[in-house]
Amino acid sequence: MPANKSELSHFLPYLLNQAAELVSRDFQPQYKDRYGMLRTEWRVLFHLGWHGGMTATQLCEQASIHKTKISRAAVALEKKRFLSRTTVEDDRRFEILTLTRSGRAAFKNLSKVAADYDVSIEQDLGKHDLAMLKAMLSKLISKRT
Amino acid sequence: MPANKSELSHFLPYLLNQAAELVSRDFQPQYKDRYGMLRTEWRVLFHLGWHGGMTATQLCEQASIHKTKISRAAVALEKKRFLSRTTVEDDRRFEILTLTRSGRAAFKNLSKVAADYDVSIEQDLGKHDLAMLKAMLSKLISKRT
DNA sequence: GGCTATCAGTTACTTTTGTAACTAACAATC
DNA sequence: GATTGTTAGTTACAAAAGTAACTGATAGCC
Repeated sequence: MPANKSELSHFLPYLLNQAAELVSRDFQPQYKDRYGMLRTEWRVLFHLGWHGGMTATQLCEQASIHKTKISRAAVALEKKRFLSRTTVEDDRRFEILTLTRSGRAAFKNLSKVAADYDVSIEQDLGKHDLAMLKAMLSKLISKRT
Repeated sequence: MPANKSELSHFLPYLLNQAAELVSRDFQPQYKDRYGMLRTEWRVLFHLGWHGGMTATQLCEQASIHKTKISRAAVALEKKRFLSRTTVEDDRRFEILTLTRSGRAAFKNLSKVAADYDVSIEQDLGKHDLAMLKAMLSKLISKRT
């Protein structure tokens, strides 16, 4: 057993993993029960909701999601009529993925739910600490992407 | 598209997911290439390394890992001779999982690697912000576990 | 003691993910 | 304008994770 048993001695990959798993499990029912979505589908929906239409490759890079996962999530979201594809005429290899009207509605709806979830976390951490945590995570993501 | 496009507007489950995936991908080679471990195996090894021997159920609760994942990770770590089981004689349903000598060696080794990884993150975030991030994650985990 | 309920842990089966090979479209070189 | 190389995205196959049913052990109750 290590000398310093404090939680603070834990390493980042370990802490991040555990926190993400914990929060994911809490949050999962929100998109799963309401829309039958998987985790990747929800992430794709959110990314497109925030940043607007883009190709699968752009999504892949920006959101750090593997391209096969995106490919499958796109098919699933298309089936749910949340997403549509437009082939770029100049280079027909590219397809722009865009949220449909109902996709945007689902995004809006889930954003509200996510905001509520954040509020529940705020109850545990306090406003300041949650803001801090989010800022640090954003910084980490932007540095490592 | 939302009014506030700043990264800071993102929700916690989303940020946490992306950050965890990013860091996991970076860190994976360390345990995979050296010891042929999976993510869950590494997490179990670390948890036992820090907190000492315990039953699968305790591990399950403390580390937020599903019991079937723990069951399978225990088998794998046992095969690698990193872990041994002792049935509790008073109640033979319980098995204490303990790291072996070589399990502790692997833990020590990987701790060093994890610490180095944390240093590389420190380069991106700065000492203060990394410490802050870890503190917030620890707090979140302890509140929600 | 025998019956039922509960708990620890594993296993069978299904779903999801990861890897690597593939198709289709374009670009570049000759 | 054919050939080779590269890029976007999909698909086939293999590995991992989730779910639910199971085994074996204990506890409680009659």
